[in-house]
Amino acid sequence: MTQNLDQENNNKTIQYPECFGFLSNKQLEIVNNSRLDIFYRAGETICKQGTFASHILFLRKGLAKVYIESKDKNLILSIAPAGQFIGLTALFTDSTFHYSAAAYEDCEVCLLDSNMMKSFIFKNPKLGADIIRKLNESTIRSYDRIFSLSKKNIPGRFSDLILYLSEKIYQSDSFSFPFSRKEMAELASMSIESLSRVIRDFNRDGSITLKGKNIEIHDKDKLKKISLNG
Amino acid sequence: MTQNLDQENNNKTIQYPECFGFLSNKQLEIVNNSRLDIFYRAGETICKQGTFASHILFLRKGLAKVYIESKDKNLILSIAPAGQFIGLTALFTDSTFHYSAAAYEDCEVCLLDSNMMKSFIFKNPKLGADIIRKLNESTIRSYDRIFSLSKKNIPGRFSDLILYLSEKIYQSDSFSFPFSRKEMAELASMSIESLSRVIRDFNRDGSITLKGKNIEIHDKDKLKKISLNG
DNA sequence: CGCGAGCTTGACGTTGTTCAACTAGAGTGG
DNA sequence: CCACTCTAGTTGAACAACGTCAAGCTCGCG
Repeated sequence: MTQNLDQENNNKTIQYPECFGFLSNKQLEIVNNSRLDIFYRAGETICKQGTFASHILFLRKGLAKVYIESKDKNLILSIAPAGQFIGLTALFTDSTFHYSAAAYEDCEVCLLDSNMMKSFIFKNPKLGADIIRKLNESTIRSYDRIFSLSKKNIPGRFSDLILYLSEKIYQSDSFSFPFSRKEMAELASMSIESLSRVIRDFNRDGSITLKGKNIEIHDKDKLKKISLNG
Repeated sequence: MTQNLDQENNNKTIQYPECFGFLSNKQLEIVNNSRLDIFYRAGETICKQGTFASHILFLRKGLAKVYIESKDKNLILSIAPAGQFIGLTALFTDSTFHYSAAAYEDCEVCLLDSNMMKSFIFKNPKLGADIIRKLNESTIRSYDRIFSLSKKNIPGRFSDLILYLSEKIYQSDSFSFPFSRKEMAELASMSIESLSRVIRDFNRDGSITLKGKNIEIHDKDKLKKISLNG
């Protein structure tokens, strides 16, 4: 049961966003008194695109997907591990969620009142600066994604996905993931069948061993090379 | 000379970012004393991906492209009209430019010291909030782009580009643009030949008239419909 | 043992790129 | 003013990449 082991590795609970270290004791008290902790089972919807974002979400535990819904097609924007905010794009814009989020695994989510967050940013520029940093980092990742999508073909996109999971989400060369082939395919923007074929090819040439929902990366340099030249 | 007329429309010079309205008189004085105004001719590079971002750029006049360079392939991230910041992603991250920018038309750029900007954000939370707003809006546009790239085929991507230019850049249904077919193709992430064909088709069915570097949109609803269903 | 969902595989069709030929227009020199 | 050239743009045909369809497989579960 590697899967359970790995999931336990990710099962640590994160009390607060690290940037709340910039808050005063009094502000932390406000957070403690007003915050709502909600538990979501795997598969449940955490927030819904287009609805009013009365709260910003902080993922204390679990793994979620952030995705855009449109008519028939869904686009998975990113995978949110514990410790990440969800819904920051609602801040100082139109106060709605610009994406939906759903739990991959059981999740513990801390709801932080949007107006409270705004007022903290006004009173506490360090917090604002840190949020700017977060937004910028996510923007930079978006740019990578745009590049990947528009310039790389299937092996390159698949490599990008594997490297992203390995480096950003699981911090390991060997991990188990909770998503189906369908969701993996969406993550790499390809059909389920193409995903299946690229997995087969990569298995064959020995750069990875991916069976079921477990993966071991054997030749990361090769993946990086494939990622580079498309 | 429609081209000249349209370019004159866009030729207004913007003194300061509107968010500098949040600065105190003293801070504005600091800006005035330290700022550098640089003039770039069409085609010149304004900032170079990977270099140290000692300054954040504010485009006071002209039109620029923001793009990512990689080995052989370039990706145009966005078109920056007068009034836009360039290089905000360097703030509170690794202080380097994450993209290059080049002038499409002659440009007037105001160089704002990064450390000054940071200190203003610390002292002036409203400025920080406004920058968060800007970053969020650009993030939302990135998401649209990712969706467009991963879910839409050529007519849809072309429609998206035309609508983007019409609504976000030129605010008109009839405008002239300074970029070549090659750059248009990059903007819509397709080959030059595919672009040529989709232009021919759209011209034929009457939804637009695009000749040379001038375009008139006749049936915006049709473009929106094509954009929607890919 | 049989069922069904998720996954895999091959055959085929569609979409879009590449290659190559061609055209139009702008600049150049005689 | 006319050939010449050069570049940007267009067009058609071949080809590659990828998605779709349909069939078969696997494995957990009743």
